[in-house]
Amino acid sequence: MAAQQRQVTLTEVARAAGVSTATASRAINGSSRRVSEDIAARVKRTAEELGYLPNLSAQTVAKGASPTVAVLLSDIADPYFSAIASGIMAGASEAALMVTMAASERSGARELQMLRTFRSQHPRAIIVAGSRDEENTHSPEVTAALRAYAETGGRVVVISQGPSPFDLVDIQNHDGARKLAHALLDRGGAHFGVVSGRVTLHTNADRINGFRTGLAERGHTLADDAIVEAEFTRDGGYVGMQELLARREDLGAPLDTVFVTSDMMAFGAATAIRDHGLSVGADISLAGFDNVGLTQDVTPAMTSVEIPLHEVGRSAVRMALGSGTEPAHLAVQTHVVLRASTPQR
Amino acid sequence: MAAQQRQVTLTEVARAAGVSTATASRAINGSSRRVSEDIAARVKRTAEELGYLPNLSAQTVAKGASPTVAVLLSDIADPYFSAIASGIMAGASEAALMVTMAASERSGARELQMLRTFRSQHPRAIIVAGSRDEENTHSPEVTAALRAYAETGGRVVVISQGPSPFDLVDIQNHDGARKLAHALLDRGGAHFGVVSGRVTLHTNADRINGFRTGLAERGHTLADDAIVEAEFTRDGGYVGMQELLARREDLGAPLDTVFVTSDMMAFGAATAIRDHGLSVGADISLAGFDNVGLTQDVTPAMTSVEIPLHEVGRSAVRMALGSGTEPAHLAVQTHVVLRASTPQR
DNA sequence: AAGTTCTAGGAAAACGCTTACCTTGTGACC
DNA sequence: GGTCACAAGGTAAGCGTTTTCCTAGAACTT
Repeated sequence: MAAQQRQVTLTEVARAAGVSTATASRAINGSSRRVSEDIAARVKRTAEELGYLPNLSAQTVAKGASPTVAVLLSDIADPYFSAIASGIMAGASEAALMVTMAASERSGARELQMLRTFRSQHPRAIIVAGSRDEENTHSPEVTAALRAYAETGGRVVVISQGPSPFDLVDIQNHDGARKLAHALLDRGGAHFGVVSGRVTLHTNADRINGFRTGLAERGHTLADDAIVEAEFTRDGGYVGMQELLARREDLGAPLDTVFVTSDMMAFGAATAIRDHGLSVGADISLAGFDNVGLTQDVTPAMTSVEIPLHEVGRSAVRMALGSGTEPAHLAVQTHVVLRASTPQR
Repeated sequence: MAAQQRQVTLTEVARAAGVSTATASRAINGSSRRVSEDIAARVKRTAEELGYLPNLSAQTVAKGASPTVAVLLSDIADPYFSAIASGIMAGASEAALMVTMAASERSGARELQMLRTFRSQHPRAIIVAGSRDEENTHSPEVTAALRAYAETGGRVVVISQGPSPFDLVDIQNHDGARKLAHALLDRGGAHFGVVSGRVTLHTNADRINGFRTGLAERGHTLADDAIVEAEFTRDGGYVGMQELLARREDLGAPLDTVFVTSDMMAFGAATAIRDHGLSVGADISLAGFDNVGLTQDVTPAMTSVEIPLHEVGRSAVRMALGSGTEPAHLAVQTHVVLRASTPQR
C-alpha cells in the first residue's frame, strides 16, 4: 500500500497561488467578501490542480455548524421509513446538505444514545421520523435532548408525532383512516375488525380513532373486542390476524372487513387469512395503511391509504431550513386508494 | 424562542473542575495517558453536571479522521439497498461509528459529486453499494476518486461489483443464478426466458451468465432473443415482461419459465403476466433474485435467490474496520428459495 | 543520599478552516 | 488637490479539540 499521503490544505493552495489563506478561503468558498476575478480564477485553478478538497470538519469548527441534516428513524429496512429517508436525501441534496442517519431499532435507550451523538455533530437540523414505539410522543429524556439541541440553535423537525413543541410534518392519519372507513362502507362492509400495532402509539391510536370516527359518522360502531393489538411488523400482522379470526369465531361474530394499521402488517395478515383457509377479498376485505409501493403487486392488490412519503421527507428538510421563528406545522394530506382486496360486496 | 445558548466546551469543563484542558480531554476521552482516579472522576462529574457534549468536528480536526462511515448507494427506497443500509447501520452502531449516507439516484455525475463530499468528511471508510448502473465496474472518475481517498488512508469497501482493487463484499450472483437454473430444471421447466436490467451491468450480466451456465450444465440453452433488457425497476420489469411475451408470441416460440434478475422487476413482471391474461405459476413460472422480504407475501409467493443483505451490510463495516494491509475479499453465498411461483410442471 | 526512572499534571502548539480587523491603493467628489 | 469612501488584499485571532513537550515530584535504584 502506498505511503499514506496527506490531504492538500487550503494553506498549501494559498501558498501555491501566492495569496493569503484568507483570500484563498474567500475565493474558493465565496463569503460575503468579494475577490477580484483574476485572483479568484487563479486560486480556483491552483486548487483544482492540487486536488484540494475542503476539510468539512475544519469548516464546521470554524463556522460553528455543519452542513448536515441528522435523521433518526426506527428501522431503515421498513419501506415506510426508507421512503421517507429517500425524500429526505433528495431534499438534502437539493440544499447541498449531507445526511447522517441512525436507526433506533425501536429502543428508547438507543434513540437517546443516537441523539447524543447527533448533537455532538452540530447538524443544521435533526429530523425524527416515527419512533413509533415511544408511548405518546417522546420519552421525557428524548424531548429534553431535543429541546437542549434546539436551544443551541438547532432545528428539530418531527415527522408524524401528532402535536409537538417542534417543527412538525403532520401526517393526517386520523383523517385518512376516517375516509377509509367511509370508502369501505360504500363497498358494502358491515362487520369490521382492526389489527393494530400497539395502541399506545400515537400513529396507531390516530388510525384506529379515525377509523372509528368514520364508522360512527355513518352510524356504525366498532366493538372493542374487534380490535387486536400486535407487533408493528409483518409477523405481528400475521399473529394479530390469527388472533382476530380466532376471537371472532369463538364469539360466533361475523367479520367481513379488516383494517390493518400498516401495510407491512397487512401483508402478514393476508397470509394469515389464507393460511386460515379463507380468501382475501372474497371472504375478508382487507385494507392497509401507508400505500407502500408493493401494495399494487400483491394479489389481490391491497387497498391502502396513501401517504406521500417521499414528499414528507423533502418537506421535512425544507422546513428544517426555513427561517421561521415559530415552530412550523405542515399537514400532509392522505388519501384512500381502493384496490381488489376490498371488492364491492 | 430562547436566546441562543452556547454549547458547553471542554475548556469550560476543565476550568470548572480546576484542571487543564489537557487533563480534561484525557479524563473524558481516555487517551494512552493515564489520569488519576480522583481527578478523572471529578472531571467526569463536572462534565455531566454542565451537560458537556464533545464537539465531534473539533475532535475530527484534531485527530485527522472522523468516527464515521460514509455510504453511497443508488436508491434507499429500493428494498435491496435499504436492507444493506440496515446492516451497515447495525454494524456501525456496534463499532460506535456514525453513518452518513447519500443516494446517487443512478446518476454518475451525482455519484462523483457525493464522493467528493464524502472525502471532505474524512470518514473512516467509504462503502459503495451497488451503483449498479455504472458500466462494468465504476467509471474511471469514480475509481480515481476512491483511489485518491484510499491513498490518504481511507478504506474503501465495495459491495457486489465483481473484481475490485478495493475491499470487496462479493455477492455470489453467478453461482446463485446457476443454482436457480438447476432448481427450475428440476421443477420441469423447459422453455426459458429472462428479463434483465441493463446487461452491461456486472450484477445483471453475472446473473444471466450464471443462469445460462446452469442451463448449459444440463444440456439446455438459452436463446439470445429470449433475453429482454429493461429498466432495473418495477416498471422496467413490467415493460420487459410485456416485450418478452410479445416476442415469444411473434415467433410462436413456447415459454414456460422466466427468470427476472431482480425481485423488484419480478413484481412488475408478475403484474404484466396477469395483465396479459396469463397466470403466474400455472402458465408461466416466475423467479426473481434478491429474496426481498415481500417475496413470500405476494401471490403466488415468489421463488427467488436469497442474499443475506443485512449480513452483507454488517460485513462491509467490519471489513472497513479490519486492519488488513491487503484488499480483503469476502464471498457471500446465495441460495435458492423455491416458492409457489415456480410449481412442479 | 545521590542519582535515575516513572508518573501525572500543565502549557502551548498543532489541526484546517473562517472572519474581524487592519492596511493600502484607488477613484469620486467638491 | 485634498479628503473620503470604498474595495480588495493580508494578519492574526479565533473555533474546540488532541497531543507533544515540559516539569516537578514520587518511587526506585545503588
